[in-house]
Amino acid sequence: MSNNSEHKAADFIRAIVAEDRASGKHPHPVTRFPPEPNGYLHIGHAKSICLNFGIAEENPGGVCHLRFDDTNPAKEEQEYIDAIQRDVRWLGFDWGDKRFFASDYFEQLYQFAETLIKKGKAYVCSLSAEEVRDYRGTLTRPGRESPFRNRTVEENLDLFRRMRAGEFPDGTHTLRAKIDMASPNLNMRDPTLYRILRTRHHQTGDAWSIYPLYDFTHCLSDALEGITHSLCTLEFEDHRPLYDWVLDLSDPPCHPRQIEFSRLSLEYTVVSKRKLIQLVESGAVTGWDDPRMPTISGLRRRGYTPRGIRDFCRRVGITKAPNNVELALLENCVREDLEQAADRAMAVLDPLKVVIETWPEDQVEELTAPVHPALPERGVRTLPFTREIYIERDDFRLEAPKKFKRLTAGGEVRLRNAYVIRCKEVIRDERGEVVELRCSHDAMTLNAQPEGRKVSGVIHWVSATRHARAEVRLYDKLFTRPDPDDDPEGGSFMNCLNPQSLVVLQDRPVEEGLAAATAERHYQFERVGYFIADHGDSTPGRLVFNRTVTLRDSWAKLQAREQEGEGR
RNA sequence: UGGGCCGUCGCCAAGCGGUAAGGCACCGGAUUUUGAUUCCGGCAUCCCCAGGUUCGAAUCCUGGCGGCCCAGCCA
Repeated sequence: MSNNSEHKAADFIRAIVAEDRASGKHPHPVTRFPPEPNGYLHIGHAKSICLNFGIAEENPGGVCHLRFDDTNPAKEEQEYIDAIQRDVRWLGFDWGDKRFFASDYFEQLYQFAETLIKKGKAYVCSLSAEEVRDYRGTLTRPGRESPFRNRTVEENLDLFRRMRAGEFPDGTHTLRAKIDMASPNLNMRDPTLYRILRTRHHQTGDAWSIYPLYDFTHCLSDALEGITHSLCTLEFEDHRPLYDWVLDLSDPPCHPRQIEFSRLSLEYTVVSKRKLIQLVESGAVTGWDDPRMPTISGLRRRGYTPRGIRDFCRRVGITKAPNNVELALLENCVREDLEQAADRAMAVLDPLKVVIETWPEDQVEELTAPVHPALPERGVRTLPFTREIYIERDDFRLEAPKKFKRLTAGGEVRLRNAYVIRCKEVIRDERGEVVELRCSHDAMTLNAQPEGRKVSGVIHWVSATRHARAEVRLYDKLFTRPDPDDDPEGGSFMNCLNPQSLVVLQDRPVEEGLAAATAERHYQFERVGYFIADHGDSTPGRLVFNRTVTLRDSWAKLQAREQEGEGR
């Protein structure tokens, strides 16, 4: 927190919280993050987590509860509860002992419901689901009142108690609020409060055969927990009148204020649990934590960092305007964090063999290179330099295009952290493919500029005889369109899956020291990108690196531009 | 078409009647044993449009236009 008390709140919600603190209305804000355990958390949840936990952290005495909104046992699972907790912690937030379940309140909720019935504000409706839909009316036409709307309090109480006792099959009755079937807000047309669902609940077991719905549960749970600011996304704006209606009639301990903000939408990804489930279940990805998934655990496995994600959430802001964010912003946030955080290493993804004829056959020189060139305190690593090495195929050209400053036939280039070499001979196979380069080295160029000439190109390399091998997984966007839902043929987002979203490279030579890479360690493969040792599959004996994001590449950009120019 | 919400640079976003912050992207240019990083510079006479109020409007009023959300016994 800034020490400047004059500083402005970062967004309109923080401004409200600050006002409420200043006025003494709420000296200590209490927020909550209320996921339903029916899927994994995604980047959109991260925005909400950062908001809710952020407000608690920024305000003295503030707290943020983790509350599982577990009112639909049919879709919820313990696995999701575990994953959600893991992800929130990993992001760097702590709910202390403030972990709750809406199901903790089932008994109290039930009592509130009976109170509503006694006040004549709720009734048991015996219409079928289809009939309810029919009676609800449409956007432009008012609904009709249920024929069961005027049951007596006694009858309602009796029926509701018998619903609880499990006397009726699923779907035969519901408890509905008695509000206004003609309301222009469909949520106010006698919304359902309870349904019969004789399903085992992951927390309460077989204790209940009726379960409350969101609109009844959420506001009361907030109130029971003493939440001061109940923050949610814009689609719940229409539910606010109902949120307030329930609380006004229930005489709860307090009346939290619901405030809505726009949900995040990110280019080239989908952020909806329904769609993420579809990706998982269809096998389009390997699971919820597939590195291509926008889930927290997917991002984690991809190599994104908690800091990077939190920074992203901060930069994206909190407003009510559509929050359509470019992927470049997220990528910038990881790069910015990893630039500092990641150790440097060299790896050759598409090897071309180079024989340094001026280097003795069996000589090995242990060169040293910084772990991080800008941070000498991070120490050094050693690189065995040998007669045969690999360089990146793309770093050599028979004929140099304009502004090319890597290796060419007859040309010179600097090997990163080593010597300047000159290409003396190009060996090609019968198809004309370059298979090997014969070079000489300049022994005077270790940590020194060459005499009388300038060599500006620098390329990375790995010893051909002293290296480790690794599987390298190159990840890219999961979808080919910025908005996967915007299919020109009106089809599903599943139609624009990117076939190149994962390219697996087997058995690539990487710097020897990488053999010690432990799971989840971040590296920058110099000149290539940021990578992480996969926490599921990488072991010291079998290295697997996931590409988090490439380095910025102005050379590729230049080339693309020139190609486009030629195409015209 | 009923209701709710939104509309400031390519994207996000400050701004709250006194004459358009910032970030990302983009475009230069410097430094560089990562074409990375870093640095320096450029990038909205204009705020969806049209009227009006005012000495003065992105900010107030009126009327349009455009976008998003809502008809689960999901959350």
